[in-house]
Amino acid sequence: MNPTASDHNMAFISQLYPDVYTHIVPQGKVKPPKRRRKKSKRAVAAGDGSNCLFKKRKLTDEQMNMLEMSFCDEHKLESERKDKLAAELGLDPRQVAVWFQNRRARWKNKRLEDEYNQLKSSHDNVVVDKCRLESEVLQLKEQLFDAEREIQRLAERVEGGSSNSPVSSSVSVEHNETSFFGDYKVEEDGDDYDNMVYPVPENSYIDGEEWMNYQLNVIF
DNA sequence: TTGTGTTTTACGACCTCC
DNA sequence: GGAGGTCGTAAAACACAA
Repeated sequence: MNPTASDHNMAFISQLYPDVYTHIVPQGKVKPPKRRRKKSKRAVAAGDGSNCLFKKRKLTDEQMNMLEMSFCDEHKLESERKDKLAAELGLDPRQVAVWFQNRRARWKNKRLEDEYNQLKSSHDNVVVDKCRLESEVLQLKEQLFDAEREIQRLAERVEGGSSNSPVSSSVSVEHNETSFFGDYKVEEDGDDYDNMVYPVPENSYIDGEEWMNYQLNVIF
């Protein structure tokens, strides 16, 4: 086995920070890895991999805090800052770089999650709005239907009272016909009420109640 | 204690920029 | 071509229920 300069540095660091790195004393029998992967350059440099000098170890709270503070300042890591941080924390510059890479990845995931939640909540609001508007439309259709029925009832009463009165001729409702509804044919089940509306003049906006009144005015 | 899911550390492959 | 980025993933470390 031929340790690299980096490995010597790591060995030195592991003496200074024994709780950061675990020095693996070469053993006759080493627990096999759970999953196979290509040998890393470090493992290759260290020999056959089974004698790899260092075991992955969590960073200390202090190191983590310093790295977090540094990450808050700037998400990117210039080599000067990397070396400085590594020296301050007693870490390999490569470790600092990797930590920043992973931290950026976590930050990105968090940001995506936040964006997703924001979009989801605004989507939910739109769905609620849609339901509200749909129920308002239903209510208005019901009102319109009732009004039409009332009109028809009145018209029939007028016609029945005096067959030659001017009122009846102006309304011009005949039994057995649906001409009262203009060109719109209404089936018995009322399905065609969906289409039984009079167009509102172009470029004019009216709310539900105004629209209702407008429809009644057109009918009369 | 152990099985299992999650988080953290580390790396290889690939890409971009200077 | 090298430095440093992202992305995907292996594997160690850790948390926790059963």
